Amino acid sequence: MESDFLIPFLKRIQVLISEQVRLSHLGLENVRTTCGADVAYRGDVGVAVVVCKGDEERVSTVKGKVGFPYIPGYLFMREAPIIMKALEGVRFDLLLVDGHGLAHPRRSGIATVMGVLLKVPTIGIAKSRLAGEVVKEGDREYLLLQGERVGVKVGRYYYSPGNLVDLDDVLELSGKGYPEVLREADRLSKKLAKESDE
DNA sequence: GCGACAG
DNA sequence: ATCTTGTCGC
Repeated sequence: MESDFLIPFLKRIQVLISEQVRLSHLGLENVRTTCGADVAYRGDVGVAVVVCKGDEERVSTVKGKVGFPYIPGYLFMREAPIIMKALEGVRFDLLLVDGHGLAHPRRSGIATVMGVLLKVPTIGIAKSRLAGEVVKEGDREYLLLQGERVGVKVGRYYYSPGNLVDLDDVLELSGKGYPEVLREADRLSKKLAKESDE
């Protein structure tokens, strides 16, 4: 499909990024504004939507041709560019991304990549598993990767730290149900993608 | 080689 | 993710 040198190259970028992650405690009580980002498609045209709630409420949208295919493990190459464009000028304390954070083969999911590149707190929330094993511990299910807890599964969703947050922040967020900002970003992006050619 | 595989 | 109607079930 792709060249034989692109994937190895991207792998190195991911390893480098994962080494820059800081798992510090954010404390959701200090979060004034939370944003959720998602992307919907119409062929090769993507529509990125960022929905923010809290002190600063706003919606940002960017539509454009996406020049990279979806390759498991490399989602950031397809969606991070257009999402980051939609984030320009947007202020927030926490960014929620549709996809994984540390729960990735190289601890470098899209939430982690964006968190490190933008130097902002991020948490990844995915609808299915990519890496790690689900292990029950008491009343909850954790995602274990290389013997380390890299996330938690609540209902059909997987939550994992992206950057500048810790597992406690993720556990607290996961206990509040699927984030409204993500639900709205998902709904609006799909709506705009569908209308983009009708 | 075989199975797995975010959106 | 997207292509797609109705239908089974809580």
